[in-house]
Amino acid sequence: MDETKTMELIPHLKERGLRITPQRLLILEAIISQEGHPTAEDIHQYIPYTSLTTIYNNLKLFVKLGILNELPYGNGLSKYELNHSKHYHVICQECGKIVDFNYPNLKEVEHVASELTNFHILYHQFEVYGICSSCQDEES
Amino acid sequence: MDETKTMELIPHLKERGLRITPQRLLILEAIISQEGHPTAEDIHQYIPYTSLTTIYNNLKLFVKLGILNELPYGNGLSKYELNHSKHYHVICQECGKIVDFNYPNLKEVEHVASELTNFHILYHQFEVYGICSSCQDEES
DNA sequence: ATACTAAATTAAAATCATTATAAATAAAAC
DNA sequence: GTTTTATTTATAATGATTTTAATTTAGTAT
Repeated sequence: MDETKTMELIPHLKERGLRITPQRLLILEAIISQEGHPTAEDIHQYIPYTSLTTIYNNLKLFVKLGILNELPYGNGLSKYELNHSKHYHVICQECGKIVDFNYPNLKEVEHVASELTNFHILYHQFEVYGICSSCQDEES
Repeated sequence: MDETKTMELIPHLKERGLRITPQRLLILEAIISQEGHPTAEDIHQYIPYTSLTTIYNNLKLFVKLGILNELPYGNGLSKYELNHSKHYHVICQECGKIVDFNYPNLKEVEHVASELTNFHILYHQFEVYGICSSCQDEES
């Protein structure tokens, strides 16, 4: 099942003349099977025989290709997710956990921003910050 | 004029038993007079006789006190702004410049997020990414 | 199948923003 | 003015990420 998803991504790589290496497949599988928003280090723990350098190189590459999104929020380290359908994020202030939630697209705000600032708008991000339920429980 | 704003912030410090040091006043003045979203390094260029360590210490402190907001977007370094009235940000993909714009508060989304994720919500951020007008001009 | 070549991987060192440490200084209270 | 304790500072440490340069390998051509 996870392998299916990984295989779907291969054409994206081939289209751009990139080589299909075991490491690239492992990195994609790692992100898919963790189902969350892993850091480079998380991925490395999952596939320890692939060097951290390679993981960083390919994460950067996949972001540039549009396969992944980079989420630079939180404690000065990035998390990564598949660039699937639009959604937003809730981030826990305590533990840094990121949870997805759906909400109608806020592209109206993009139009206003464009008019007010003369930027050529590409996309937006929306993050809600709070305390997740497990961290709420831990408060005495 | 800038000094007036700085002076308004002094009671915030005194209330919490913090000392009014020349360095703290300089840091606040630097942020106010740059009128933008300076990095720690920007501030240090502006007041080079205050050590970078002190600047980092106080930025962190001011964020904890609620006087400043930290904006961790962009190329792995933080920018800072006065925590004034609510607004949103447009960020240039090319040069990293941040520009403010106003839009009605999106707190409706917070309610939805809370219901869907069981987080205790504290606040939200919204950023629009694009290309600023100067960077648009530079494209041939 | 085999050899070739450019692309990819890797270990090691470098970089950059930020934080910790510990000694020197100075703000505020007496 | 003296004292106390917070603050500043230089220095070193940290941790995530990037660079470098040598080795390996995917994909193509033979």
